[in-house]
Amino acid sequence: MPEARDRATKRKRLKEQRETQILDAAARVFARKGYERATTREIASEAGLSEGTIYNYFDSKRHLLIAMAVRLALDSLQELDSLPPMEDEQAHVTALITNRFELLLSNLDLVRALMPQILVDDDLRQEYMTKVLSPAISYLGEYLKKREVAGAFRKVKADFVARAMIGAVMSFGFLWLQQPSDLDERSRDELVSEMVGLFLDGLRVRPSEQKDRQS
Amino acid sequence: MPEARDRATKRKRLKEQRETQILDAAARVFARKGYERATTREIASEAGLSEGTIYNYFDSKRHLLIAMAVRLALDSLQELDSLPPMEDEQAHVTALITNRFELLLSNLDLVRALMPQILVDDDLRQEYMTKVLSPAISYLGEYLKKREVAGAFRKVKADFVARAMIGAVMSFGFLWLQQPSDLDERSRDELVSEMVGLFLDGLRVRPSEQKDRQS
Amino acid sequence: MPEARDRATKRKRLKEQRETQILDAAARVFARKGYERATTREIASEAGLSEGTIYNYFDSKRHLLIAMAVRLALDSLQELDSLPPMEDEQAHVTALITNRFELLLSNLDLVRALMPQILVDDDLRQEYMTKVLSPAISYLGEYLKKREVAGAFRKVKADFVARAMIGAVMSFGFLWLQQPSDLDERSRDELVSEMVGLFLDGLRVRPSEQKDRQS
Amino acid sequence: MPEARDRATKRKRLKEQRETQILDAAARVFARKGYERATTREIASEAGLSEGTIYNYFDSKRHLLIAMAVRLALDSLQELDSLPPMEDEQAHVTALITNRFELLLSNLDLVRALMPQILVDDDLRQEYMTKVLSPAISYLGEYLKKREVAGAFRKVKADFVARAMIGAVMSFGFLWLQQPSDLDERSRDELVSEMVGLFLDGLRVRPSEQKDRQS
DNA sequence: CATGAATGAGACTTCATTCAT
DNA sequence: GATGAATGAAGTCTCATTCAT
Repeated sequence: MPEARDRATKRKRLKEQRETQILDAAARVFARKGYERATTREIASEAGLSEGTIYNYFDSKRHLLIAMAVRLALDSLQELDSLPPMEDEQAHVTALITNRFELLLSNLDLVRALMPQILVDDDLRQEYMTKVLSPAISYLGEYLKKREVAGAFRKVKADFVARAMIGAVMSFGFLWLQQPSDLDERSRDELVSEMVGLFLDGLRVRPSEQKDRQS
Repeated sequence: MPEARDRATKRKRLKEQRETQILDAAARVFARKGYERATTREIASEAGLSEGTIYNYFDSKRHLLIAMAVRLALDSLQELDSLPPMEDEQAHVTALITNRFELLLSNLDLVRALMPQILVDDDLRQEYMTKVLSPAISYLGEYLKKREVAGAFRKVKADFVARAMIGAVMSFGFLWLQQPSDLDERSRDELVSEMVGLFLDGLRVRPSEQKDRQS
Repeated sequence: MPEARDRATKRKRLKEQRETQILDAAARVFARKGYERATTREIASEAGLSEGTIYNYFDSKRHLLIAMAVRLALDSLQELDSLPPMEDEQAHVTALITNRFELLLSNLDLVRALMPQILVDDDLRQEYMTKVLSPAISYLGEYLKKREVAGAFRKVKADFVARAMIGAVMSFGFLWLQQPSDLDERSRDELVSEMVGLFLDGLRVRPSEQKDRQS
Repeated sequence: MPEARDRATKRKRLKEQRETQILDAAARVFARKGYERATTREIASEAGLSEGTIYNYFDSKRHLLIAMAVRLALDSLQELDSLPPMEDEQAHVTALITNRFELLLSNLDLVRALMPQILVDDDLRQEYMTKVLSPAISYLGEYLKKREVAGAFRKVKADFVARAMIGAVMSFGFLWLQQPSDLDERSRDELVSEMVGLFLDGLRVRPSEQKDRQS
């Protein structure tokens, strides 16, 4: 019965398409209005569907948000494996930060929709912490420890420092949330390299460099 | 008529007391439920007053939030002048970070009440940006530039780096928001010194230190 | 064209079968949830069909209920003719009551589905009154009058008494509606004979019997 | 502080008055439309209040119904003690039936509102059974047993017969539900006496009477 | 000044019904 | 004939705000 299978496949595809359509619309409206002040009516109209249809695909307004958290979690875990070798700290950290910035920028609507509610909704925060934030912190913490053992990095409290680094990166997201990315390619690179410099070498002028200057 | 003045003073004091009473209650309820899901009824009951009374002191529920932003702004500007001399970078940055942490921890309810709504409410965010965040970034940026000129710090994009540092510090606030301060005095000091180390010296082992190690 | 007729017959049978299938499912769901809280979706799933299909056989959800009333009406009129001779009042009334109890018990789902809505839906009640209740009352009223004329029964307001008797019988249905028939064969017989005794002889001890007792 | 007490009393009275006002309106609307098809909007308008106000006094639409059940339960228990002596069976049973008829007629809206939903709502039915129906059946059953022991009534299954009698009486309520009480005082008396006759003496002509007739 | 009863707009969600496939 | 996705009207309930007492 290839026909039957065809129909089933088609139906499934249609379903996924609708879900995406609704989720995209919801992300935009949530991003504009915030979760609470967004109305299902506006989401429906943004999606070009009727309100009832939304409820054929999602159980409740809140489930729209949860689905977004899942989406973001999936996106956040990709590509962490195809990074430059960790022996080259400069390249590795640069890639890491770039990758996080890209995650942020390419999911800006999603993040803007999610973030405020994460601060308020316990379950949602749980989801975000375990699926998005904790993995990132873990990865970075492990990396710090390995490079320390290899003698490349100083001895630090890896979890504190990892959190601080991620917080620093994400705080730019906080800024972008409000001024939609007036950041061109070039200045983003500058930003990344500045951050890498900060994290790897700190602010203080090194004694050797000091000598160079003084001479 | 000293009597009249007394009465006026008394009245004013009473008014301020009521406002504080209401604002404290509101901060707690907003912190628990989030702005949208908090009800004026619950705030009134938390304050031990009736709903009507709230409206004798504040124009609307939203004005409660705005008043909180003002409160936080006032707090945030205090004591930035009584810092250790900037020539001692270690001490100065340590004091800076400690000061921000303390601001965060002593206003946790306020921050928790405010933060989600700042991401969503444009006016409120404006207020927060100009009164709280920008001053901090400006101060830090200026400091970085001065120390660079003095030859103590490397040449960096001061505004980028300032933002990153503040983001790093505040990201711990984000954590504390959900696990009310299980952070004892001692580990907070550790945290601060770890951050200072990160910002001043970076992660990379310095050549001189490397030699020490190798020997 | 016998073929054509065959096909037509077959089609008709299929149609009736589908209608029964749907009506049975609807009766069960209505019995469980009540008419208003039953959904066409649940009825469809209970019938193993899709929602759309229901509307190929019935005009609306409400028509399902009407069809049930018709079914009940048809059932209720059967067998009233094959009763024992009315000269034997004991046997006749026993048969009458037994017959009503059986109607009730064998249509319990139907009755449970119908009854609440009959109290609320005017058209439906009309249907029920004219097709089910009134015939029963009429029959019983006629019977009472005939036996009165024959000198077997006292002179009573036949319509009042008929209603009361039917109400008494049906009130047990009301009980069974909620405790699905924990009534075994034996106690049902007892119940019937108790009712017959009540209606024929009343509660009061007869003077003759009194004498028997006293002696 | 008599003033304060006054105000509290006044407020309480106002509250009770509002509750009655709302409950009366709800009873009428439920009686007209049935519970499910009645809307809170219509109830509010019938009560001359806004929808919101209803929810200041009752938690939900369903709680309106529950409050009605409570009202009916309270009414139903009154006056059962001030009946004629049970030695005079004729008078006692007459008073009993009259009392039930009056309960029915004076709460017709309430009953009409409640009855359909009782068949459908499990909790509500529980309430009705324990608070209204069971006490009545118990009382009547006890009475039958006592009179049997006293030699006035035949030996019957008291619970069966009690239920049947109550069912018979209530079935008239069922009729009245739809044709609002076209029953004048006089025919109600007739009805009662007919019922009393049926229950006490049954239908069958008594041998002694038969003789009278024949003679 | 404080109170809290009343308001009414508006939100989320359900579900009978239709119709293209 | 069967399907089930889409519809959209309608309903219950919440809550910030007002105002008479």
